[in-house]
Amino acid sequence: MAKKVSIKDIAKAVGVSPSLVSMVLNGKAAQYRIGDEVAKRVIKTAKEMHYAPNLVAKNLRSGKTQLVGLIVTDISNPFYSAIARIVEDRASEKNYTVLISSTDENLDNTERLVDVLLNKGVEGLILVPCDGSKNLVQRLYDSNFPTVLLDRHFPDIDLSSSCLDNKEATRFATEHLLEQGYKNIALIAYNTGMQHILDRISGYEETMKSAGLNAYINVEKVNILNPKEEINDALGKLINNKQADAVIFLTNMLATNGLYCLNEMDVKIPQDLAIVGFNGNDAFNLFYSPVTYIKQPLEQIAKASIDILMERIKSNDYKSKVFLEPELVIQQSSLKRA
Amino acid sequence: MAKKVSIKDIAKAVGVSPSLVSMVLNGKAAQYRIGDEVAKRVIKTAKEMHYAPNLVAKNLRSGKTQLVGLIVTDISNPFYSAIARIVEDRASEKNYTVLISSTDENLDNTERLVDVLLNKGVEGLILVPCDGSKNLVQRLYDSNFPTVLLDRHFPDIDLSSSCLDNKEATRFATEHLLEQGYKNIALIAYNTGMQHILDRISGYEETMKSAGLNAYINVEKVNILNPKEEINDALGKLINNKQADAVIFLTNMLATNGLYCLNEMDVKIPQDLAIVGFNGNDAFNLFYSPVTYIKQPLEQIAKASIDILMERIKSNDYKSKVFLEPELVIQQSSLKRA
DNA sequence: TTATTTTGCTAAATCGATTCAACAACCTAT
DNA sequence: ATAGGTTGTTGAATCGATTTAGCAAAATAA
Repeated sequence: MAKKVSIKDIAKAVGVSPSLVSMVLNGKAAQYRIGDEVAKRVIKTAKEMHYAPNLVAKNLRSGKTQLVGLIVTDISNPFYSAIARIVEDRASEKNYTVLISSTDENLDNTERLVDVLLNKGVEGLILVPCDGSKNLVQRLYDSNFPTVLLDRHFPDIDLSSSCLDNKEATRFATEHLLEQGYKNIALIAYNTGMQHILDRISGYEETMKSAGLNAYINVEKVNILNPKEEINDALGKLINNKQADAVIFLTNMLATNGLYCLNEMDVKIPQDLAIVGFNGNDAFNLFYSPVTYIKQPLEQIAKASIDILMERIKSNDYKSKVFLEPELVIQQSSLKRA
Repeated sequence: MAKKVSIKDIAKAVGVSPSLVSMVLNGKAAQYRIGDEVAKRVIKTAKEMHYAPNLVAKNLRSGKTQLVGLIVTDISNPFYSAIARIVEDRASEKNYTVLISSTDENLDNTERLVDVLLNKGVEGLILVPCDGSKNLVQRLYDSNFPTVLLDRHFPDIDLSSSCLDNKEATRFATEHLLEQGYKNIALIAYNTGMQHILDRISGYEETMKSAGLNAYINVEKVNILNPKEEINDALGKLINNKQADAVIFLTNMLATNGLYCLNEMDVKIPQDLAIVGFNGNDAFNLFYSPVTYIKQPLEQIAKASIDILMERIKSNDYKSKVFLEPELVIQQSSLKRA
């Protein structure tokens, strides 16, 4: 923690040239035919002087920064922070450092952050694209910059991605509710064009249709920026008109806020309404009627994203779109009514 | 996003020397008496060629990295990810980038991560010190490296820190429970020597003593690494022996796990037992008997940590230990029994 | 012995940007 | 006309590490 020791200092101390020191310390003594005697002295001295290479200089020389960017919508969202943890662990195993940024679902922020990170010299990017970012993603694709989309993807852009199989997710949930005898199953979704939400909606719709049931009227879409009030309205409508006997919430945030609303309305779960949430949390489990939810394979999604990125950084033409399988964790909130 | 344009490329394009380009692009045209004409052409060309400076080179030259480290116990813990978000936002306003790492409460990891981050050239460190890290912190202090402790501090090391006023926190909670008529108030704590836990314990003990009540026998300490089972045992003991009519959990994790246990034991809150938790979350609010909790001023704590660090990086002798005020959010779980 | 190869090491160039010293060219004063 | 000052620009050094070309000295071959 004192002033930094450089390769020159070691060279001076040992009485050799800086080049030789560099060669030895990079384990290339044999390759450059350095005498065993000298090599040993260099290593010993380096240790004694607590030498640590200046990574900035190393990076400048090599043109590599050992940096990757992770752009999520909000790192304080437990879903993304859990992913960040895994990505970070895995990246650091490979000697990479992760720069994390949050976009707040805002396109301008996203564009800015991509620029900032590229400027910082990241060698690759893991990106949760926000609504309206298709152009940006297309540009990223065109530029051939190593990029992996996380959690969300664009079906007609052939960029690597690591996402949940979203159709499957709501298919599982819908089938389960149908099995439990529910027929008027509603959906609380975001009012967005983002593919992952659209997929979740179609997983539901397709399942309803194959069961010969009408799905369409029951999809309630909520503004992504001011959801609380609108969730309340949507649920009120579904309850009061007795339109629905079950509701699937398409995100964790929608479900959690939904629970607050349902409590306030004094709706009994599952007697008055069965519910299925998205992404488990303690609140779901500790709710008086523990909430059935669609569980994302968090670890797999995170690992795939960073592994794909690492592979892509190594070989220019590597590409992989993966869709991981959800799991339905069945608890009381969606069970058959007594 | 194409191959990088360097200052040399611009120099060549304009027909001047790289030095001149550098001077102009750093806004030092006047200082170095560069001709207006040329300066304008340089700026125009730089824009046209989409010049972006190579930050690695800049950093090497300046010796500054514009990097700070944030070492927490676990970035996937919502408390720390919320803090990370705020620190990150604030740092990036000042053109700093935050490198985040997780120690898992492990000393070896902490030592390693400090080394890694120093190696990467961070200009300062925000650190959540784990149990047993006093030596490390002392070394950091002695080295005079810009460091701010977060969430936890050492009373006899005069290093900057940003923490909750932990004594006050449990004082509030204990006083509240006493007011509500509870007398046998127990504590579920970690079995640790860390100051923040000790402070929380003494806030409780002091309050109990001034009320003329015996506190000591009711502090149950749980192993930090395997808490679930031990929480269960501790609560079982307190309930079965009718030792306690109220429990304060000293961390969010203890409280959340406590709720699971109490549910399993079919203990009614607050009829059988009043409870107070630490750090709110949705589970507390959605619990059938919404949980009273000690709320930390997250934003203030986070802001103080990064602000202090920035100030310290600027001026070598700056130092500040702050203790932020907690707030007690009173809900049903701690109210007087009917 | 002379020629050739091997061994062990160093000097110099490089990565991209910054900054200081230096130097023309021109202008002004005496 | 000579000295001194201004203006506008460039070359070289530097940050710390890596790598290539090259050069002595020693070892081997002819």
